[in-house]
Amino acid sequence: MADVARQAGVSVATVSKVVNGRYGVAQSTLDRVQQVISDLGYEASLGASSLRSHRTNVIGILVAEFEPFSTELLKGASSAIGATGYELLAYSGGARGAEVGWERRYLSRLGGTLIDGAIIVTPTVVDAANGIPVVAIDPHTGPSGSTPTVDADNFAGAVMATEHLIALGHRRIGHVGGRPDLESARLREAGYRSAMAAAGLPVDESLVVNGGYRAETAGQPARAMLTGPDRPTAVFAANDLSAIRTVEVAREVGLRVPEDLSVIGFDNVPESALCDPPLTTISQPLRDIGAQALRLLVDLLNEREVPTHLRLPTSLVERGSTRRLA
Amino acid sequence: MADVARQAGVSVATVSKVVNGRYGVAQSTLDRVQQVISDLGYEASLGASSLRSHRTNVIGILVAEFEPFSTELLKGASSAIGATGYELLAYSGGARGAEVGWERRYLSRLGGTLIDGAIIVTPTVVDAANGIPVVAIDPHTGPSGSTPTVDADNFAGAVMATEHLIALGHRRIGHVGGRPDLESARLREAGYRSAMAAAGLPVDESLVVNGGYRAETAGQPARAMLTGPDRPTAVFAANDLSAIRTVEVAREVGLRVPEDLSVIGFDNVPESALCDPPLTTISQPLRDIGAQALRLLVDLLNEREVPTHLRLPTSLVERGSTRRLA
DNA sequence: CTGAAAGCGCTAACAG
DNA sequence: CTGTTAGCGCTTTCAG
Repeated sequence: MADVARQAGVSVATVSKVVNGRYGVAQSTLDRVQQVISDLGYEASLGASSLRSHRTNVIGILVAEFEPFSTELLKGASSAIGATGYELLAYSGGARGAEVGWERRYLSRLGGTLIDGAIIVTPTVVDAANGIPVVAIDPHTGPSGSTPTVDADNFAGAVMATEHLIALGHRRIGHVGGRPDLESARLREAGYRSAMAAAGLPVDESLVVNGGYRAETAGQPARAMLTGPDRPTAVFAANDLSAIRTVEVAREVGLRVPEDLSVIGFDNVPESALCDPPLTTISQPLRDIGAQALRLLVDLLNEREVPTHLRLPTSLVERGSTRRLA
Repeated sequence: MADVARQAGVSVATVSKVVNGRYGVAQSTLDRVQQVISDLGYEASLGASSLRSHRTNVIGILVAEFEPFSTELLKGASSAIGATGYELLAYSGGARGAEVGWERRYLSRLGGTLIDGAIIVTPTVVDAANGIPVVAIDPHTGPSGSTPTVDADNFAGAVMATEHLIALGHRRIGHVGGRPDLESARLREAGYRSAMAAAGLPVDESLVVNGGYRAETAGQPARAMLTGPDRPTAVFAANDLSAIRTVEVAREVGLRVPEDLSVIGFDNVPESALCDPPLTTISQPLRDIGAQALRLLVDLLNEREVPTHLRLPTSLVERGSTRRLA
């Protein structure tokens, strides 16, 4: 900025006014400074300007990791940013995202200055006590407190998944659950149990295992379930990643999918359509969720009233991993 | 930080030393300060610290927009960040990403302070004259100058796509091109022409149109081609988005895909498998590209020697949108 | 209308 | 070992 000021023969203060479109600059000065700015390709440093002004027009999206789930949300938010005038800054702390409370750390790291507001994706805790407006997507504790929340209807989706398997004639239906400390996983298991009960089917507790939502953690429990004395004919996995892993395990133990075992997932991440066979799953409108969260946050930043909780519907996507019980 | 200092009974300078692990702090002081830090949940502001120290351990990924292409790269970079100790900051300027030279602006906005190095995705220009180390992915001008570049073999991929159609018996093969100002689009068209020539097939220039790489811009030219006097039996589209749009247009004008028209895309973004029919396409190893770019940048930051250009292979993915000419 | 000066939160000499 | 001081690049009073 000093360079610009020198070359335009003005002070940095004046350059700052031009850059920020403040009133009180003569037209001739304005033109001259703007010319120099474009000649030099000058752009204000986000770090420095935010430090002083506490307004950046940047919205942060804080994620533990860039994986299929969070990047779908990102696409949705990006498409909704349109003419809002905000820019998007997605942040992931690499290996540190594994630690509990990462969202609070990222928030204080970026929040004081760099970003005006934040969307936090599947945070473990949501204590709104951070200076800036925050919207949570699918928080682990469920919607609570004063932080607006966007999520999908996990319970209804799980009911839908289980009913689909039941409608195909399955009776022995297993469940590869998610992380039990997460609200979404609890709701999905509850939906499974509710649908089973509604159909008058008993739940064999040896067929309900903890898959931890990840491919690495789902393999062992899935194997145990599928090699047990009385294996299920169908499995509802709590998310697509563990469903895909379950299909792999089934194959490893000599079961064909869907001939010998039907598998249904949850989320409908793009990867679920790419595997073999393509996965039947429950679709969460991830892009919509991202877009809605962004709109909510923008409203919040404009000090408009916003709903405290948005719950979007899920739907069944039938592909090749489920079939009627022979 | 002032709060921490006060509560621990030390100066902010000492707190800074503790936070940054500098030598010269008594163990007792260190313990006390660290206790207060974790009590208060303090985390240094990225903006402020970077302003002063010019070292942040943050790598920036600069994209025009978060869409399927760039988010795949993001997943790759995220998976490669592992134990490097760096964090990832992906930046997109919303609507401003459409302007030419966006990458230079983002770079000066973030580069001076916030990020130690940057990966720029499909930049329009690559003038390495920005303070920080930069790696380019698929730059519009092709690899050039001193900026290390990672891309896929666009020419070979286009040859492969065209040969696939030829092998299926097609003779009248159209090409929905990308943006002619982009190197990748030029190479893909060149590959198409080369494969046609090698097979002794003439190129009907009315069958080579400019689709601009986007769904919105590809529709009209695709329609013109398909409703012309002597329509092609197969189309090679320069990327998946325009291929998908071409399939839609075909359907609108009464052509069935693949029965009446074969369509092949390029990129293999996840969306290409999700459409109906699933798209046959040329796969770019997008995640690999992202991961390699990150490794290159880390090497650069560690002042190691790096190759100036990494070209990754493409491959054919056969799905449902192409078939043998009846 | 313009510029001098103060200060955002932090780090880096340096002095004690 | 610890605190004082200066200043990163910018914005913001406020006086000229």
